Amino acid sequence: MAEGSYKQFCPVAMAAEILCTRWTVVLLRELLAGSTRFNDLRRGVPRMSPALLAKRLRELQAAGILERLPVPTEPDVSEYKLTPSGHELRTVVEAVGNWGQRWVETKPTLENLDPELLMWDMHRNLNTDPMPHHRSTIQFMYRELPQTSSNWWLIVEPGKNVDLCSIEPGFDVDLYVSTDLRTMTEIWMGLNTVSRAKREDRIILTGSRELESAMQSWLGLSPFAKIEKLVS
Amino acid sequence: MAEGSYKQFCPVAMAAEILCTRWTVVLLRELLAGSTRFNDLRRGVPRMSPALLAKRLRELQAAGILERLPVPTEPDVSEYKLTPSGHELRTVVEAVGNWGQRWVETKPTLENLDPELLMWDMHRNLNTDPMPHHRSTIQFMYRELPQTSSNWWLIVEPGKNVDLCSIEPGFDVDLYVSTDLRTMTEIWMGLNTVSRAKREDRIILTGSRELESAMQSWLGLSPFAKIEKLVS
DNA sequence: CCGGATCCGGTTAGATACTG
DNA sequence: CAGTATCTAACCGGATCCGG
Repeated sequence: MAEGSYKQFCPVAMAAEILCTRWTVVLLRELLAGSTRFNDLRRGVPRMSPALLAKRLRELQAAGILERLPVPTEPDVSEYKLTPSGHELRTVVEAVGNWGQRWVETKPTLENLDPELLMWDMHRNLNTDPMPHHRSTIQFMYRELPQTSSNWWLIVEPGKNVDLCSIEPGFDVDLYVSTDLRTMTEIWMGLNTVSRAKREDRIILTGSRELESAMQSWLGLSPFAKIEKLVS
Repeated sequence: MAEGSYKQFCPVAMAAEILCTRWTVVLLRELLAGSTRFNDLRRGVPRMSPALLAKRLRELQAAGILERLPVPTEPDVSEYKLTPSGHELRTVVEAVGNWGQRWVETKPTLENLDPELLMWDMHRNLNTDPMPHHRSTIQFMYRELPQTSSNWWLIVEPGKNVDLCSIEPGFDVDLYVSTDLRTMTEIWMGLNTVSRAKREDRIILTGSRELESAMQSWLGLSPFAKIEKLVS
């Protein structure tokens, strides 16, 4: 830890030595969102190399921010869990995200579209309360994308975790969502709404009327969607 | 900006691209504390190379966080001033500092003692209200340090900025503070108090009784001194 | 499949010196 | 005062490979 030190006793500097290295805050966001296993974390930070991910996880353990716990029932599997100190970093990550939503321009943001990341976030934040009390399957179709990444399925069973598939799950589809990745990302980020996108024919919903009319409410948005944007 | 991108539309990632590079948060702390000129900023981040400082200042301008304004009355002098977007980063820097004060161990922190940084912070946060209504000169003596950095003077004139000198200013000294750098830093950080250090003979005050008895109140502490520490 | 380790080329940062 | 220039060391990205 003597390496890379700012050599300042100020708490901002001491914390920044740990937190403000490449990928660390993005990784913490993924841990705070609930991912615990190495390959789940990789899905949340897909452009981070596994070597650097492993290094950061070791550093965060050394800093007392997370613990590595072997899973007794599954050999060779470990879970990375935040300590109390790590959970308190939520205030830091939220402050960073709130500022980003308010002040980072949308144009560069929307140059970083990624269907897997979007679907991964959506499946985690989906709100099952306003949905039917039986299993629902929703198919998303991003028709401008190559076949390998254009079709996604969310399988929602009340009381269970939402499942995300990128290959046909075999169930009947209750609602088809046909749109483009940019529009869906804008809605997720709170920069657009389902109803406005429908009016402008940027999104087409086919199937269950019940699921269609409630989409804006069961679609969990980004945790920062409610923050007012102050720049273009 | 395409370089070094995390390629994530998430506001946390977009903001982290700008904020979570080396020295940036520490530099923002210094800007938020009020420094505006290149060499004042250097005093607040003394271990940062001027080349990197200049580069970061350019990046922060490009991100809309600060503006460079030439001073009309003084040629060849510019001031770096935070924009509204930059001022809102106070929440981020405070969140980082609060977490650091609570969760970073004191031992590594107190290995980064620096008399110039401490005096620079103290002179900026000093509270003149409980001081006499005439000019006061206070001499700090860190006797374990080499001569070049052991003696410091604060010159306080009501209604004016506090001056910091590292060479004898020529005024009569109203209060002598004889201590060691670690003790003074602990007091500044809220880990110790003037009265406890006096009882333990780690600080000796000589001169004006009025200045001596009010020291804990005119001595402005670190903005994070009030945050409860949760680790050793 | 899960959880990494290894290697190599490119980028970034630190140290010091220097300039208008 | 306000920065550049230059050289070296550390860090990072991307690909591949490995052991259970």
